[in-house]
Amino acid sequence: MIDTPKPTKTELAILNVMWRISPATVRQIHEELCTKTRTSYTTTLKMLQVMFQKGLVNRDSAQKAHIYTSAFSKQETQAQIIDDLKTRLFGGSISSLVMQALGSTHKASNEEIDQIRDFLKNLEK
Amino acid sequence: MIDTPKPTKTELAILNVMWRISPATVRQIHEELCTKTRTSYTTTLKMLQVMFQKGLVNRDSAQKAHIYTSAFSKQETQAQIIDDLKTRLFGGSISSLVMQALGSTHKASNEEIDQIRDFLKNLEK
DNA sequence: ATTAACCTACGATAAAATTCGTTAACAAAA
DNA sequence: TTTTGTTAACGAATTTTATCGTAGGTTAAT
Repeated sequence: MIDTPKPTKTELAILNVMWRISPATVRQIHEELCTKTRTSYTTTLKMLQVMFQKGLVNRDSAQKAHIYTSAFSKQETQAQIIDDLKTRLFGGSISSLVMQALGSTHKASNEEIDQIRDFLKNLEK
Repeated sequence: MIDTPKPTKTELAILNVMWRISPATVRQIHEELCTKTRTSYTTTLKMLQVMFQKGLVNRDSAQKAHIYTSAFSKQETQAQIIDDLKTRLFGGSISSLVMQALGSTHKASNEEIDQIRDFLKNLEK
């Protein structure tokens, strides 16, 4: 929890794939990634190697084709990035962030609003 | 609204100063910035020049010491970045983002929760 | 055994972001 | 007038991020 490195834009794209299909090989991750962004296999490979260096992903190199897993869950990463955003852009106020997120620009549906209201109910207990 | 360039980490630090004290000269911005991060005057100047190029700030060069103002309000920028985060990390779901923000990690106070509940009330109308 | 398919590793390159020294212009003070 | 201080501009160097070609190795097919 202390020191979760913040993924870059491209790293995040890869993590989004991994949260769906990992553990996975580079090939598998790359196939999924290609459906969204055109990129070469070696780029994906290199990214994963760098991410491994950073501790963003784990890998099992027992087999020829290494198996990668994300080191942090989607939730952990979401929490970490929200927290960073909170301090850097919202003066440390989470309610300010939430209200901006609920503002007119983003158009939360009534359904979503109800969902949040329920969530608040549980939170106060 | 279409094409608001996303500020980088350092640019955001500068914008945070400007939202407080702009319109301001480079000197003034730099003084404020220095209280937080140690950096040289020419770095601040260069950053502002680059940001001007990108359209992130406006400037009035009528006087010797140019006067800079941020091109986008804090709210606009907050909205833009939240929106980006929503699509890139929360599958486009704003409620998912909000609930993560309200989660245990961030510890919204009861006061903040009430504030948000009021906000929701007004939103549904 | 030769070829083809697939893998990692490595390093070169490019692009973007950041830092800062040097220069030249100008104005105010000595 | 000479010096001192303040400024913008420019470009160089650095760091971070991203892309990809090439090389070398292993396995499977021909």
